[in-house]
Amino acid sequence: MSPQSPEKPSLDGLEQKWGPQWEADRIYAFDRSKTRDEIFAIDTPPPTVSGSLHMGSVFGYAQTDTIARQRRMLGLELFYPMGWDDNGLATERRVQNYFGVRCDPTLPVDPDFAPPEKPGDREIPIARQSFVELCDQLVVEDEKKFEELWRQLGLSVDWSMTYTTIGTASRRASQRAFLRMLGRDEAYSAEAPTLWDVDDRTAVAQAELEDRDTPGAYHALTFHGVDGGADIVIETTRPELLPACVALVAHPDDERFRGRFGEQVRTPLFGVSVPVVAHALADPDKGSGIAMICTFGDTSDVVWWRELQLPLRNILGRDGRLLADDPEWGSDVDGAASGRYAELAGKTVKQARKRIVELLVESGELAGEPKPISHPVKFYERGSRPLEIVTSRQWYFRNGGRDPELRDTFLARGAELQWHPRHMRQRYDSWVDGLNTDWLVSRQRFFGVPIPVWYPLDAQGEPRWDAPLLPPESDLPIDPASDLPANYTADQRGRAGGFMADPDVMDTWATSSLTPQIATGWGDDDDLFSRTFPMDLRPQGPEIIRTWLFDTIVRAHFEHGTLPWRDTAINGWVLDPDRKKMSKSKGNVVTPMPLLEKHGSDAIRYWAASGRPGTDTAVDEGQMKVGRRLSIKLLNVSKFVLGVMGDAPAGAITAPIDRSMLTALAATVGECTQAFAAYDYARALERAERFFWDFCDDYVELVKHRAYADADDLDAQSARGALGIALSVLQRLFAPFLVYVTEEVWSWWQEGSIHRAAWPTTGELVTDGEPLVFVVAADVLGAVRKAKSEAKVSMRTEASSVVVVDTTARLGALSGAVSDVRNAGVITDLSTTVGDALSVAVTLAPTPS
RNA sequence: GGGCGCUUAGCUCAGUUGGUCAGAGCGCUGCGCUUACAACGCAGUGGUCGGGGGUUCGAGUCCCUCAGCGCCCA
Repeated sequence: MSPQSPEKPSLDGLEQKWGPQWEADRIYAFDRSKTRDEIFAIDTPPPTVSGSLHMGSVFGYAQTDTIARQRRMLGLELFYPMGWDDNGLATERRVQNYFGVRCDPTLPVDPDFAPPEKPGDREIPIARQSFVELCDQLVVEDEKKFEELWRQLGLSVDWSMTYTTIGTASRRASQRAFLRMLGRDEAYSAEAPTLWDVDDRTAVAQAELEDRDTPGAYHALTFHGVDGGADIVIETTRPELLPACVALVAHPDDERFRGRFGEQVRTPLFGVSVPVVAHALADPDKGSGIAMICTFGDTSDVVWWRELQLPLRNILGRDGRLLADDPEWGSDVDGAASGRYAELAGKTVKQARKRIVELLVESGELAGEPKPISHPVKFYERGSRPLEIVTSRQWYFRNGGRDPELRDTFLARGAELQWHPRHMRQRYDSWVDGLNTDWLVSRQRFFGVPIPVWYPLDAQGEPRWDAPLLPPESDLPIDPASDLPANYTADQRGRAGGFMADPDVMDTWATSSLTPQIATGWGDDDDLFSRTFPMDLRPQGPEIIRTWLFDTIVRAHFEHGTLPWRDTAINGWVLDPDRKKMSKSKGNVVTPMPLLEKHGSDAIRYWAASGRPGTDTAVDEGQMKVGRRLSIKLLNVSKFVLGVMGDAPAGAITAPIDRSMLTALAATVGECTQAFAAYDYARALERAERFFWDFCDDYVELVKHRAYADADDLDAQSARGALGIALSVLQRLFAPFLVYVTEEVWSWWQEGSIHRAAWPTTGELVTDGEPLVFVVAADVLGAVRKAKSEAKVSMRTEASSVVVVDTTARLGALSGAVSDVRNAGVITDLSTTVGDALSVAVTLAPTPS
């Protein structure tokens, strides 16, 4: 085909021109007739659908896409679907804020309900079904916007394979995996103390915790000795939990309390008798060295309670308020306890603390003033109030948190996975090492995958937790709240002798940890599954190694006995332009669309691909401008080369400098290929770019004159041949990065999409050229330019005489390019002298003034 | 408290296995409209490679130590 380049090439409009074209030509469509070894399968992280994507997502996804595109050009068939993580609390919160509503599952459905135009001051309580409908409605809109952004960014995913984590296939897979784990005893339910978010009213898992330094105060409380024992003063930051106190605890080696272990003391205000016990977890340096154990103030309390087999004295409800009814006080109360407690019942933790401190002051049992401190307190990572601990029935998946052998198994799985960069594995190991509970997967929420079980109710109407009723896999997905267990009728729901549904949904991670299975059609499409699972690559951010990556390994290990993928590529953080970590709370989040519009998609991709694997990178418009400039340069040099080539014949590549340049390019191709194989897209880009500028600045300038010569001139044919090959290779080297501009320049002279063209190989180049020819010619040309620049004259100024001093070898190389150098430097007389190192003496012709 | 990563030109960063490795881009300065490119090109300026010690013929590159920054875990 005869080259056709536009008169004035431009980057404007390339996204609108090529995006639809790719879609129409199905350039990125997955061909499912391929076999496993011909396929490269990427487990793309489904972004959380909660309003907007930020530059961090753009960064990581663009990097992954460069790898995907390079693999595709290598001839692999890409299995590269996109998913949306729309199930879960993030969506519920967005719906609450967006519509100004709140889910109240006790309400009946109002068929006339319509959400307000604008959220009002007070959230409107609505039925569960209406709430879920709003969730379904909003995520569809959000997902549309997300897809638009990804398309504009030029991600080469096959959009026909998109899945969502709340979708039917996901619910089916999630419930099927749950039932199978239950059958293998990898899932279980238990009544246990659980970290609890009082605002969202749901249990939370270890992976969702974060410690925050929080102001508090030590309150010194006086406990009274009995049978003549001395008083003991303890210090606590949570005096409101005094009614839940079940013991005092000190370190077994602590001399101060050694004699008191086993003794009983009476609590202040309530007069409840509790023992003094010893446990190594008690810190002698904290407070007064002795602490009260309450059920439950923190996770230490849970450990003490369990290991020392203490009684349960619950006072905290799921709403974060003190329970209406008295706890079990034990046997020997003086009668005051109940009366005191009545005053506190129903108060929030904060209110109760205030009141109990007042009471302690009145009774004289508060020793001294409270001492303000700052200490780490556990929060739900999305929460605003400290977590409490309540006792409740929850579902767990085993993950090694309570089983050292299983933990070792998962450490071994982590070692089996190929990490890029390698050191990211440390984060996995330290997380698995630090696990101390199984994975809590049930959530007392609404928009999620329901736990697919029912429980029979006994004659008293009490559920039989140990004998859940299970649906057959062929019925999945089910909603136990509306579907029926086998052999029961609808009117038996909630009745003694009947059944009840498990009220909970699964945590989002319990479903999104199955994305390799969901995307590959596990259980639904055996043929697809056999061609794509286990997958090749999991790209993702560093912050979700402990959750998503680990959880996914757990699920694949249990269900398939394999890793879910062979490699993982962990991207870095995106920092704001001032190199601060971006976060919504700081308000320094940069939104991508304006930058995409301003600099163009290729420029944004260039910026992202400049960030090395696993390395934190700042949003840098300067870098985006560099990418844009590179794109423009590619347009211009393509136009030039194609213009020179025209319809003139390109012949055998014989000129030494032409062979030299192509040999250097072959080395670059080798480096780029190797870098990509190691998932180092950034190095590949850097190497290609470095060669490209040398090519433009030096090679093209050097051979320009020769290439314009007559059609039948053999030297001209050599130059045109080399230019054509180099251009083709360079366009393809940049194709994974600058997806729009490379497609544009490719279309000027080639058939088909560059994104389905073959990745360049050294085999199509020249590898036996003399590398020095191009190098020395460029050095001499540079020296001449420098002389002209220093003389402040135009580059067209004639150099009447140039004397090059250099080594024999380098001068020998130069002899193969003398006429090109003379033409490019406008040199009349070029002579050489052998010497130790390069020096160039330039005599300029007088400039006419 | 433990672990990991980082500290190279004013700024952002490259520097595989120790031997032209002291680099690139941006910025800044100068020159230039040359048959691809003036929202551009060419050229120049610029650093005792965080401090100290050690191994070596030779160390941004390996070891030790100190300091600062970031992240993860407790």
